[in-house]
Formats: sequence, C-alpha cells, structure tokens
Amino acid sequence: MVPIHQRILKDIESRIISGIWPPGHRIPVEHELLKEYQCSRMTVNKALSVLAERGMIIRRRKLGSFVASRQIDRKVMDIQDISTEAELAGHEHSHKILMRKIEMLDSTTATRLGEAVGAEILRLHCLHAVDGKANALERRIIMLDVVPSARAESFASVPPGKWLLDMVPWSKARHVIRAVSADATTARLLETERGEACLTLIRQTWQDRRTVTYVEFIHPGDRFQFAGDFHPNERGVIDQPSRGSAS
Amino acid sequence: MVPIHQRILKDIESRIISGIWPPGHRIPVEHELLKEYQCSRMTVNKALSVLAERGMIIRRRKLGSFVASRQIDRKVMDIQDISTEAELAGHEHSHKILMRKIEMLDSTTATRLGEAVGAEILRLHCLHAVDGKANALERRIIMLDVVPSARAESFASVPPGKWLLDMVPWSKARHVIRAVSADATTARLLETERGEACLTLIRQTWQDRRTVTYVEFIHPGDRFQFAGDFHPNERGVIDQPSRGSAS
DNA sequence: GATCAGCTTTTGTCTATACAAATAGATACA
DNA sequence: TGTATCTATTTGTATAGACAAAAGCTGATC
Repeated sequence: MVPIHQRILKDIESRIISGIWPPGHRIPVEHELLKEYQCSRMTVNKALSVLAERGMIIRRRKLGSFVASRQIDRKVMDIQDISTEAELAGHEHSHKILMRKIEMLDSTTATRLGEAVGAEILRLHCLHAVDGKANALERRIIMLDVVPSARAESFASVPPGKWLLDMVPWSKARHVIRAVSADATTARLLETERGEACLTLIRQTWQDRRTVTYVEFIHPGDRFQFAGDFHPNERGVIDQPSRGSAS
Repeated sequence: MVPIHQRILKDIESRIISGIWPPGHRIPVEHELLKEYQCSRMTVNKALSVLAERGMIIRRRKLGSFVASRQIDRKVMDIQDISTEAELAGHEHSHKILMRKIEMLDSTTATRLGEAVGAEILRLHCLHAVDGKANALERRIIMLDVVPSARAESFASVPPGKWLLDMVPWSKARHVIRAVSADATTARLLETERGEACLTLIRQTWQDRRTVTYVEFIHPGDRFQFAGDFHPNERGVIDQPSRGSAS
C-alpha cells in the first residue's frame, strides 16, 4: 500500500508535469487536500513540504502554494515535444508539414537505423514555429509496420511527435545532441544565416527491438536551448552503507 | 530564532560537508538526537527526512542512517566529468588551468546565479584535451563560502569538476545545452575556426539553496556530441559525453 | 545443520492538536 | 488621502503518542 503522503505528492507532481497545473497555478490549500484525502494536516503538509524542498512548488503563508515557474524536473520525453513545451511555457506553437511521403527504406538509412532494407516508412519534414518564429526543422522517419496507423494520419493538426507520444508506447530511446552549422536550405527555413550554429537533436525510439521512429530536430542556436533540472535522490537510489565501519 | 529541525539539519549537514562524518558514517539514531536536542522524535525525523530527500544521507530501517556516498547517481554528473569519461572510454585526458583568480561576485553574474553580490568566488578557466586534441574549454565559478576548501586547491593535478564531485555533495543541478558560434579566442583555444558551431553545456549545481558551482563547457561541434539512452520512467539525463566519431 | 518463529532496533507513517509567523485585505483613524 | 491596526487565512513548527514495516538476531524445533 502506497502511503497517503506519497499518493498526494505523486498526484500533484503528475499534474504539474503534465501541465494540467501550469506554472503559477495555485495548489489547493492544505485544508482542502486533507478533506479530499481524508487525512491529517501533517500528512498533507509533509507532501507539500517535499515538493517545496524539490523546488517544484513555492509556498507562502497566507497566499498558498503555487507551481514553481521554472521548468523543474522535466521528464525524458519533454526534451523535444515542442508543442507541449511551448504551451507549458505559455507560448503559441504551430507546425507545417513540408513533406509527407511513403517510401521504402534504402540501404544507407536502414544501416543507420539498424533496420531491414525495404521496410515501408513514412518520411516527414515538418517546420515548427513558436510565437510565429521558426523554431525547429523536423525530419522524421516512422516505421509503418510498427505504427500502421500513421499511414492514415495527415499530421496537419497534431504534430507527429505529440501524436506518436500519445499513440505509441516505447521502451527505449536514444538521444544525440550536436552542434552543426546551418546549410543553405536549413538556414532559409529557420530564417537564419547560412553557417549559423544550430542545435541538433537526434532521437531514435524503440518498442521492444523495433524502431518506432527516428527523428532529427534542427534548432536555430540563437533561439533555442535544452534545459533541465535534476535531483540526485529522486529515484531512491540506494547506496549500500558500508557495514561495520561505524564507530 | 532558528527552528530546531533546521538546527539539527545544519549541524549534521556541516559535519558531512566538512568531512567530519565521511561517506558511510553512521549518524546517531533518532532517539539519541532527540535527547541531545531536547525535542520530539518527529522533529528529528523531519530533519533527517529532508537530508534523505536531498540525498545526503541514506536511511534504512533497523540499520540506521548513513552519510551517502558523494557520487549518488553518477549518471547525472557524468554528463560533464570529462576526465573520468574519457578514461573509461580508453582515451587519454589532460587539462591545463588557464586562469585561477579569486574575486567578488559582480552584479551581472550574481543575478545570473541568483546569489548575493559581493560573495567571494573562485574563477577558473581550464582547457581540456582528449588524446592530445583540444576538446573543451571550461569556465567555472566556485562559491568560496560554500566550498571554502577550494581556496587552497590549485586544480593542477585534479580537474575542478572531478575535485568538486569528490568533495561536495549537491542536491540539485540544472543543465542548459546550447549551440553557439566560436569567437576568435574560443576558436584559437579549441583549435578550430572562428564561427564554427560549438556545443555549450552550462551547469549550475546547488547544495540546499546555495549555488556550489556554475560552469560553462564549450566543445567544438565537429568533435563532440552528447549521447544517451533512456528508458521510460527514468530520469531525463543525458549521459556519456562521447567524442564525436561523427558518422 | 537448517528452518522458522518471535524479539528487538530503527525508521516510516500517521493522527490530533497547538501555537507561531507571515501577510493580504479590511477597517479605523489622522 | 495616507497610515496604522486589526483580522482572517495559510503555512511553519512542534509535541506526544501510536502502530507499521524492514531487517538483523536469537532460540526452538525438526
């Protein structure tokens, strides 16, 4: 049985992480939470104190508790779910499909993905904009035999990353981050100069042993960064205490 | 008046930081502490829980509480411990201190760090090379009031990142990854061209609410990338900086 | 010797209550 | 109008006590 205070903590945490409660949102006061969870105030207080200690919420007497403004504690997938990220931060996101093509996997790409030559893939090029300014060029491959439902999807209204995130469970992801200079085409699309430093994120996602999707995001270096906070202890890492050395 | 549980917390914390209680040391049990501080068990428990939440101690029923090893969750820190990483991968790593200077925190930097103007800091510039080729330019600030022992350290034999990892426990780290173009100085030091895309990693590490260190690493984009594998539910950590055998 | 049950220590969780401290907002007053 | 004071709300800290859970230890039993 999960302790109550941890249940409260996880409930609130998930609402923060998912964006249901955006930064600045006022969390129910202790009094309301103890009624909802049928527990004592100290129990609620413990949960909220831990969240405050982690920097996920800010607590102020008389005012209440609020979701902290900084994107604290973001999870793996968030690293490039552009639309969600932008919305969480209160920005407007839009995307445009530049190319959508079904083809067979050629040998070069197949090798890079570690998949079989000739597999059917959906190749997508997509341009993302945040607050009306080009923010990322996305080049994606989706394995159609793993995600057959992608065949019928236009991705006009939901960006591919978000769609996949909702549709397909994954068991492993590999990220590579690089800095590259923009070539002429990229520079034009991203509304920047040729040779400008760009941040590239490459990500391959697997389900079991099969690749689900492979994607490259190219971001203009002057408008984009990756950021994340980490707490060493979060996962309850157990470090074996040395026995018998106590004295 | 400082609350009791914070006094207990600070007392224990300072003994851990100072090294009086080394990793693995058994902390007095709650029963002893409540006698020493003349307070209730819940108060002691609160203090110890916070320390456990911060990862400074490990608590185990029946066994007691122990000072945690300083490298909890290595994966997070590995993102930047160049020397360790290089050695693990079988490469030879060297570093050279370019600048080492004690100064007061100016207002611009203080704002960026969220610290008080005028605090004493150690400013370090350091060039890292892997297999004889320049690999990273490190610009670091160490807060001397948080890490007073840094004052006496030359960092000639042990690189600052590794030294801090061994010496100072931390409770939170923030990473920012950016792409920037090399300016003339950076290009010269990194043996690359001016304007070349570089990968910058900025990391700020906290202990409690105090900054321990702030560091920028600038890597040549043609020789470096971050890569890492992730599994769902794991923490979003980019580990294993690998030298770019760009393919 | 092996196994199981019970004992002991230590931390984990929870309750119910109490008073303190911060502070926004309302009210009284100059 | 501006200012000081009061009040209500919400979090912060602390207490004393209770039982649960983990895990090492002991001893009885087969």
